Amino acid sequence: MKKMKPEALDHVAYRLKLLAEPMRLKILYHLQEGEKSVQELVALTDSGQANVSKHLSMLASSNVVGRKKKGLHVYYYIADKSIFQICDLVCKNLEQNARKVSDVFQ
Amino acid sequence: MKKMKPEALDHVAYRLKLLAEPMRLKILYHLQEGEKSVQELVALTDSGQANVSKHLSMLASSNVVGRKKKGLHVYYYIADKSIFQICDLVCKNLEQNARKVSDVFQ
DNA sequence: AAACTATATAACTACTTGGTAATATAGGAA
DNA sequence: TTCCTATATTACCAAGTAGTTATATAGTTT
Repeated sequence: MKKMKPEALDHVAYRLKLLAEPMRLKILYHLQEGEKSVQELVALTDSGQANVSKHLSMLASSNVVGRKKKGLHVYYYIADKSIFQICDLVCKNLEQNARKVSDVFQ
Repeated sequence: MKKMKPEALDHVAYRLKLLAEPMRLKILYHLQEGEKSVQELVALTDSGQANVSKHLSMLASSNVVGRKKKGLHVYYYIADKSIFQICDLVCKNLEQNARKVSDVFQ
């Protein structure tokens, strides 16, 4: 980040914003175990079909996921696996911070 | 992420949302070179004082930055350096993706 | 004390966005 | 063909939020 051009910050912010949404994270979480159709994701996330479709469209527009049409169904899959590195890193750091706090109380 | 509890996703999303804001990223970017007072950040980010204060409050609430009062001035500093790992990772991945696209055109 | 400066906060506006309902589109089945 | 199913899209609403203005608070200076 030190030698990063300030203009790049907007791109980083946009990518982060894409991931900074519980429902989208949930979708990506489920796509981790393999490609899934929209209706499968609707069932897994317990959300509405239109909502899931919209989130998938956003993720697809940024090439985070890809689409594959098979008959009536459309299957989505992870196209950019780097998002999991990001999530894991955030998760690891949050855990470390929380551990520091809990250690204060032994 | 594979063996992550789904409940953790909300926490991850919240942390990402905190970083997914151009102005906050800009503030963090400038804090990288050392602690800065609010007015210094106002000048560096070319934003209003109230706005900078609000963003700093948000970042401080999540212990991403810390506060240090010296007389009239309040100095903020990076309290959780892991945020730079996250930004660097996102940046690196975005760059790789862009390079793949540009390589298509030689 | 009064005047000044730095920061925080509250109230407000404008914009964005997640969710939903309704509709459109497209493909398969009868 | 008509009917049904899966997905995408549109329109809308409600909630959230970034930015600004005005005000409050706290510390400094005179």
